[in-house]
Order: sequence, then structure tokens, then C-alpha cells
Amino acid sequence: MNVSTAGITPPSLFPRPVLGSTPMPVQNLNAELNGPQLEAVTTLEGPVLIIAGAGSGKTRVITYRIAHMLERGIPQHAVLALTFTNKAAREMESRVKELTGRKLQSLTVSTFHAFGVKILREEIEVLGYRKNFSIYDETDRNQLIKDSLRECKVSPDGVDLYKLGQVFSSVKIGALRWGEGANSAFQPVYDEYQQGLKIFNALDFDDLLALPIELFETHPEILEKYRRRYRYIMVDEFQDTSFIQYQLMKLLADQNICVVGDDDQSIYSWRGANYENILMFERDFPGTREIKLEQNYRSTSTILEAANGVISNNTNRKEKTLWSGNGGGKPIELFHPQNESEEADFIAARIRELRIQEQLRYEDFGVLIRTNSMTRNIEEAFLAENIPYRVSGGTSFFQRKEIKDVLSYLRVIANHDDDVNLLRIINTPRRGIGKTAVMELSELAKKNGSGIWAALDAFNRAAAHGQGTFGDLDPLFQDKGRLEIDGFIALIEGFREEILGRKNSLSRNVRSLVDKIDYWSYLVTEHSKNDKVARWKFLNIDSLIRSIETWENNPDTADTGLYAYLNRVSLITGSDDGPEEEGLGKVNLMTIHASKGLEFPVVFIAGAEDGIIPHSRSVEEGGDIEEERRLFYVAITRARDKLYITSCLRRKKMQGADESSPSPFLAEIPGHLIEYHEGEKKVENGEAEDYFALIKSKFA
DNA sequence: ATCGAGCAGCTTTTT
DNA sequence: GCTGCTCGAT
Repeated sequence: MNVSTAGITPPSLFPRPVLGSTPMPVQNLNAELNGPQLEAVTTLEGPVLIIAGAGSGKTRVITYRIAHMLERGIPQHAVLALTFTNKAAREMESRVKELTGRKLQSLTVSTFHAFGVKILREEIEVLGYRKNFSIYDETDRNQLIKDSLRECKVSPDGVDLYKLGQVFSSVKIGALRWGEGANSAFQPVYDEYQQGLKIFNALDFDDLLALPIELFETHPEILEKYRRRYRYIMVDEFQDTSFIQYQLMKLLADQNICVVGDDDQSIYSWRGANYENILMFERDFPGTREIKLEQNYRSTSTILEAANGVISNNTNRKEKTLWSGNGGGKPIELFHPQNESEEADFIAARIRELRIQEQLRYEDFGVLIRTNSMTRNIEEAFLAENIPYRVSGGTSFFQRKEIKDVLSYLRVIANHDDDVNLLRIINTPRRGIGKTAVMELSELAKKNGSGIWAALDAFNRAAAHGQGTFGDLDPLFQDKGRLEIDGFIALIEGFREEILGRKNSLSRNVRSLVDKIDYWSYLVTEHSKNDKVARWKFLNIDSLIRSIETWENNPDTADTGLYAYLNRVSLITGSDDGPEEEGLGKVNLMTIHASKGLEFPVVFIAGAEDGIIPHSRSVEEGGDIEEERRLFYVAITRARDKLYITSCLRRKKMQGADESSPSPFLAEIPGHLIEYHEGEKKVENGEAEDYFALIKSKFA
């Protein structure tokens, strides 16, 4: 990490030269890598399967491998590295940049989904969509499903939208078929949903993978183009690759394909991940060179031994022996707090204490939880103790209503046919186009087989000419609604011209858009009782606009247009940070899922209780207990030096009893590694004052 | 017909 | 504790 020279901050609006831009050629591979790592880095030709245990330097291997490729003269554009999360992609890219000191122009490092988008933005027209397609997230998609249900006259009562969405997803990625696992009663709804997407020129997340495959299968010449380009492909977190991702990879890959994974860390099967594709890979790519990375560089042997103790209870795994050259280390501390707030206080107190005693920084702590909802208590404790923290996961910045509203405007400006987003904003802020009007317009759109926008437009034009072509529409509405619709169309069209004309920067246009629709007044009226909320939401919008600014001014941003922006922002989800999230100097609070691939000197696993890890839902739904165990394994192996596990005796639950019992997985940790923590040590008054003095001096 | 207040249901993990 | 939805008031 580059330490920015203290006190001197360059004006950040201007492109900065890359720090340490002297190329740092990777010549001393032998000295920097162990045997298997070296083999993994230098075996560039042919299929390679790398089984990389936790903490075995996987990221290091991948980045060195890419650097080595470039060193050997393989052109950047021929290299494709696919990752699982945006975070991982960003991290990999910046590490390669750091390592090679090169400017990365045509190297492709992205998630499967982002890669799908990249292809579709180029080629989708042959599939009958337009290039300005919208991308629907969970919320958008649920909205469309809801509309489809209504359209099919299926009562939405008793239908779990979320679950139905998962069924749709499973069907789309080929995991289920109608009548086989998917209730065929919903097939018409699915068809309606699909038709909706097509009319709205919108894609859901699954389409981002399914459509490229369709494209490649129906247009071999296009596939050929990409196969010729990407001659070196790497896939990270291969164990979390779904079958559809595997198919996409297989279509593209020729011979030089390298996948990296660890079956013990497969924790996404609920999303269609299938670690058996490790086996599939060996079948599909004969002559695969298998390389095992088994030396753990991360954790103390105490932590590793605990992790091994747990994971060895899984039956279905590839045999491997992870060993550590690091010393024994401190015992794992187990604490049974009375309830979740004592748990949170314990964690906060320990962090405060250790930071001073062990000279640690806030970012050295990772607090891992099973569900996003568990952040609340811990956040409260952090706030009370003045501990800076950052949460990843949960409702991300981009899911907040006010942000979605603004982005919906942008999406509609970009793609008029995007009904879900159009409907979101057509009366937000209120502009007198209410429910009935929208219903009428939907009818009209339906009749014309178009989207709402086309209906608005048609209505507007016809009404302007005083034509009575809308016999079905309420005549009253025709008179009153006309002006409103007129205004709305003018608003959107006006900003479309403005933004696409690019006379001003996007951020500036967005600011004037927010002004123009008077979102502030809207917030104030919506939250008349609580102007703090209104203020907070407006600040969020402000920081959205500032993040657009930052993005525009970033020298790495090739295209600062609307489409490029939406493209980027549509793929940001859960575990991605909102604008200006700076990880430094903050405790990391996140779900175990989000923690994969990260490491911290000190880790807390909170809520290690039966019903949480393993999660009761997962057990009930015929989930895989072994996957829950892997999840716990992932959590343990995030720790470098010190691991705390807390398991509450009582926890407030949605339904059912308060009593909690410890996670059965705790018993799988060899007893001699554990030290029980008896109650909270009361901080003496004098000591407390010392802390205050110290903390104060830090903030001074 | 539109808007506002109060109510219900929710919380497994993510692209 | 937050969002979205329904019903009643205007």
C-alpha cells in the first residue's frame, strides 16, 4: 500500500501520476514463491486447476500469473480474468497494476456478470434487444413479477415474491424446469415476465449470463471473435461458479484456461454454485494440470488447527492438508454473553482495548456475522464507544429509495421503454399522474404491445390534436392528465438531450435534474414529521452526485457518459461500498459471505449459535449442513492472529423462544485451543480514564 | 381521483 | 426499525 506523504494532498481533481510508477518486473519469482505457487504462476499453457486452500496465497498467485503473462509478451487484450465479486475484480486489477507498474488498458478483469454486460452492449441487437437495455436488480425484478402476477390474474396473496423470483432464476439458469421442481402453475407468469423484460428492453441478472450463451450458441461467428481474442482465461473462486457460468466459460475457453478454487470454501450453492464443476472441469479439459497450494501463510497454527478440526467433519471434500509455518499463536477465545447487546458491548470493548494494548489499527479488526440484520446491535455498540466502522453488505447505498429514485430518472432518460423505472418516477415527486391514470396508460400500452412511454407519447400527441382515439380512457383524465403528461415528457426529453449532448458533466446535469424535480420539497413533505430523515436522504443524494463527480474525474474512467455510468452502477450490489467508503481506519463489519477472500489480524465471529450458524432456514429448506460448516470454516480462516467467538445465551428472535444454544460446530474445534471467557471484566475507573486520555490524544 | 396515515410483514447468504 | 401496501379522508 502506498502511504500518501503525510500532510501533502495533491489537488485530487487532476489525474495523478501512478505512485511508484517505476515498473517492478517480476523477475525473482523463485525467491518470492514456493514450489507449487511457482508452478501455478508459470504454467501458462494448457488447462490448469489450482486447488488453493484458505490463506495459501491465492490472490498472490493469480496476480503474479497475470503479471508473468504480460512479462512474457502476451498482450493485455488476450487475457480475461473472471471473478465472483466486484470487490475481488477491483482488488485484482489494482494488484496487477501495482505489481507490473503498467497501465492496464485492455486487460479484462471483471465479474462474470460485468463481462456478460460487456458482450451484450456490443452484440445484443442480434437477439432483438437494443443496446441501451436496462439492468434490473432484485427490487426492479420483484416489481415486474408482481405486475406479471396481476396481469395473469394470479392473486399475489400468499405468493412469496422473493421465492418466486428464485424459481424464475433457477429456470432461467437451467437448474429447474417447469413441472420438475418448478411449479408449472407459474409458467404463464414467467412468460409474462419475460415478455415484459423484452418490451421494456430490460435484462435481469440471470440474463446477463444466459443471453451471452444464447448469443454464442446461435451466432458461432460472434463466439469465434471472442474466442480468438481471449486466449488466456482465468477464473477465480471457481468453487462458487454456477453451472451457467461454467457453460459460458467453457464456450469461450480454448486451451489456456486456469481455474482457481477451494471446495472447502464453497458457500454459494443456494445461488446455483456447484463445486462439483471442479470435477466437471477435469472431465471437460483432459490433460488438466492440477496444482495444490497447501501452505497457509495467513493464520497461526492454533487457528488453522481449529479450522481443520471443523472442516474435517465434512464428508464430501477433496482431501488436502493445510499446514502453517507460523507459530502456535494465542488461544481462541469463546464467550457466552447473556444477550446480543452484551455481545456487542463485549466486541466493542475488546476492540477498544486491543487497539491500544496491541497497537492495532481499526482496520485490523473484522467482525463477522451470519445475517445482515445482526449488524444493528453491533453498530449501536460501536457508535456508543465511538469506534469508526464500515459495514459491507445489507441494503447497499444504491438500494436506498432516494438513490433508486434518482437513478430511475437516469435509467428512463437512457431507456424510455424501461417501465419498471418509469413507473417508479412517473409520480415521484407527485405530479398528478396517479394510480388510475397509470392503470389506463398500462392498458393502452398493453393494447399496443408497447411500453408505457410509447403510450404516454401517443396519448400526448393525439390529445394535442384533440383526437378522440382513446375512447377507453376516462375523458376527465384526458383533459387533466394531458398537461401533466406533457410536462413529464418534456422533462425527460429535455434532460435526455442535455445529458446526451454532454455540454455539461453528468454530475452537473444530475444536480440540475434533482433541482428541477424539486426532490428536496418532496422529501420534506414525505417526512413532515421527521425532517432529520429528509435531511439525511438529501445528503445521500448529494453524496451520490459527488460520487459521480469523483468518477468523472478519475483518469481511469474512459467514458464519462450516461450509459457508461449506468452500466457501472447497475452491477454494484450488496457488498460493494457506497460512495466515499474508505476502509482505512475503520473496523470491518460484514457477513461471513462478504468476508470471503479477506483477512484480518483479529476476527470476531458473532452469534455462533444454533439456528444462526447453521442457519435454521437453511436447515429447514433441505439446505446442506456441510455448506453451513464450510461457512463457519471460512469465518475462522479469516483470522491471522486472534479469533474471538461469541455465542449468546439468549437472543431476541422473530418467532419462537429466546433461549439460544451454542452452534454445534463449536464442539468440533479441538478443546485445547479454546479459552473460555468468563463474563465481562469491569473496566476500573482509573483505567477507564486512561483510555479516554489515550483515545482523546488519538483524535486530537 | 389523489393523497396521507397507519398497519403489516419482515430478516440468509449475492451478482 | 424500515419499507410498501391498504383504506379512509379530502
